[in-house]
Amino acid sequence: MSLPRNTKAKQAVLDEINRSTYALSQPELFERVKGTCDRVTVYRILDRLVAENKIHRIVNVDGTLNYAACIQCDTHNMHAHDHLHFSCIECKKIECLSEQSVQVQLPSHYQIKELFLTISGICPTCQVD
Amino acid sequence: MSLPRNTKAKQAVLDEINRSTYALSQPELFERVKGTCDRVTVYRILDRLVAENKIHRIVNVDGTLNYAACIQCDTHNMHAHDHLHFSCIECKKIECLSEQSVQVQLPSHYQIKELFLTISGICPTCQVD
DNA sequence: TAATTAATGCAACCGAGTTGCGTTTTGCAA
DNA sequence: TTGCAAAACGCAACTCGGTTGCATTAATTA
Repeated sequence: MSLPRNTKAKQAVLDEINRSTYALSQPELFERVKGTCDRVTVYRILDRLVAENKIHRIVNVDGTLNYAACIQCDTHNMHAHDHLHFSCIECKKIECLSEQSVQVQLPSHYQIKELFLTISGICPTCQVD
Repeated sequence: MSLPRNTKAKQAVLDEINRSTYALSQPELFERVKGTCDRVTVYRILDRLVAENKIHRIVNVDGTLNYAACIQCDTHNMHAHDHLHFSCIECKKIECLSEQSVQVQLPSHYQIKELFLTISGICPTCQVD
């Protein structure tokens, strides 16, 4: 069992994710921590942070991976991933709608591991009226 | 306005999608229609079929794009995409759970365009007992 | 059957993510 | 405080899904 270490690069990435109000992709994150480390390192840091349950990974509707802070995870002592995500087709930002939990019931013999619930549309900020 | 044409390659791709019980990726489809056309053509055919509402595109939980037949779309005269998808972590297959529709209500000022609802886990076929 | 243009093949390209390996750095323990 | 094992890193090269440009082929329809 390998115990995780803290590095400035890892902290920088985590800070950016926690600071952001929406989920960030690896390219966006690399841009924001540029100079701190190599792009490959960002990938490896993200994998580790996900494994350590410090952040969670969201698949956007276009297939790109994004990373967001775990808001409820600390309090619940586990990952709470039964909430909706909203993906704006204008600004491309994806955010967690933590309040909205969804009830699903599957036919028998389906064993649920994780939920991926994303709604695409236009977010309040991008609404033109 | 360009009117679509029917080609053997297009028909071959559509046949494979309709024949399958689960959603297929471009690489899988290209493998199945191998010899019929180039791999780039498969991409273009898939784009066209989606645009013509003959198939629909599903983002898998790993970010890969998959294509499935539109089961309810003909009868409803439009795309019915408010149903769940199930993605098996064992066999990697993704299927539509057409019966299960989901009710979601967002905070105001969010304009919904499309729903992406996928559950990952183990499908009945892959259950070991 | 000829003309229009949608569809194709091919080659080159792009971008996200991965791998291998030698080097640096962290954290614990002597 | 220093030494050491291994976690973390940098760099280069690679993989793979998907895209683009352009010249050629083939489906429609008149």
